[in-house]
Amino acid sequence: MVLQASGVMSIPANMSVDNQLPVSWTTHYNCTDVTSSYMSRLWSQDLHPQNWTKYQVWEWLQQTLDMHQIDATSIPFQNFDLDGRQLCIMSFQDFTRAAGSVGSILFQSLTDLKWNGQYGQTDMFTPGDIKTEIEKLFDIKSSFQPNAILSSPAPSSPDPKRSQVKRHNPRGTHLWEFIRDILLNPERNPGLIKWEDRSEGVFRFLKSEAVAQLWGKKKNNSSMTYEKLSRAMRYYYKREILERVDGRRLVYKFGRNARGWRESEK
DNA sequence: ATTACTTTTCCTGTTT
DNA sequence: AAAACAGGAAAAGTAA
Repeated sequence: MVLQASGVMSIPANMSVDNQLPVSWTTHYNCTDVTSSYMSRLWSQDLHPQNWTKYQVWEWLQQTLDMHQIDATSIPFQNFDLDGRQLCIMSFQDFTRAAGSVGSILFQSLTDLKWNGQYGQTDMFTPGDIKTEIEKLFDIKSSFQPNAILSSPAPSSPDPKRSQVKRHNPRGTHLWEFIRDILLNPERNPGLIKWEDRSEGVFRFLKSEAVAQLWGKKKNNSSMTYEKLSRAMRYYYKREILERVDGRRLVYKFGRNARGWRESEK
């Protein structure tokens, strides 16, 4: 199942051992004419975005966001789990789909790099524009199919007006949420966990090992046990997701930082 | 090949 | 004695 290090796109050996690669796009400040021409020759070959590894794409992302003072958490990085070849066949629209309004900045950055080997030639993002772009971040809608980019480089837009999902955390299966959701679905809870005090958020494991198995199933880990699950539960005390209930075995209580378990806020 | 954060694994000791 | 509880440590995952 491990696809790591598959030679889908082979990288020249001299590239992987070259220690100056990571800062290639920052070296332009102190290039002399001689090195400049040398660099441009290098650029057209080894350093062209087309030949970036996934890690180099990752670095470019960090650099570019940082350069524009954009919070890295604003965009879904998983949409850029790509190597240079894949990155370079993305259209402007693909960037927009993958990173919302930040996509245009990234697209511009990449375009500059592809044509000039550095930034600044066609700087359409003045400070004023940057501010505008950052402001736009607040109403970014982010719901994409992670595979969409890979499978269709420049598809006709299936949804021109993007989505309306605003929560940046659509996932959310932490252990305590998993436990909570079992409690909240009595019909699908075959006596695994039971409310001890519904309004106080106190509950008790009835079949501790069965719950552990179910948790393991969700995490694709068949060796999960209550012993290990409970260790994770104990870590929640410090974070006040759970409160301690001592003296009563298999009994826990939701804390101030646990959300969505009350009848009212459900 | 990064960081922050959460969970898993293992372990030693204590309590019920 | 058996099952839980307690946490320390560190490895392993995971998302951004």
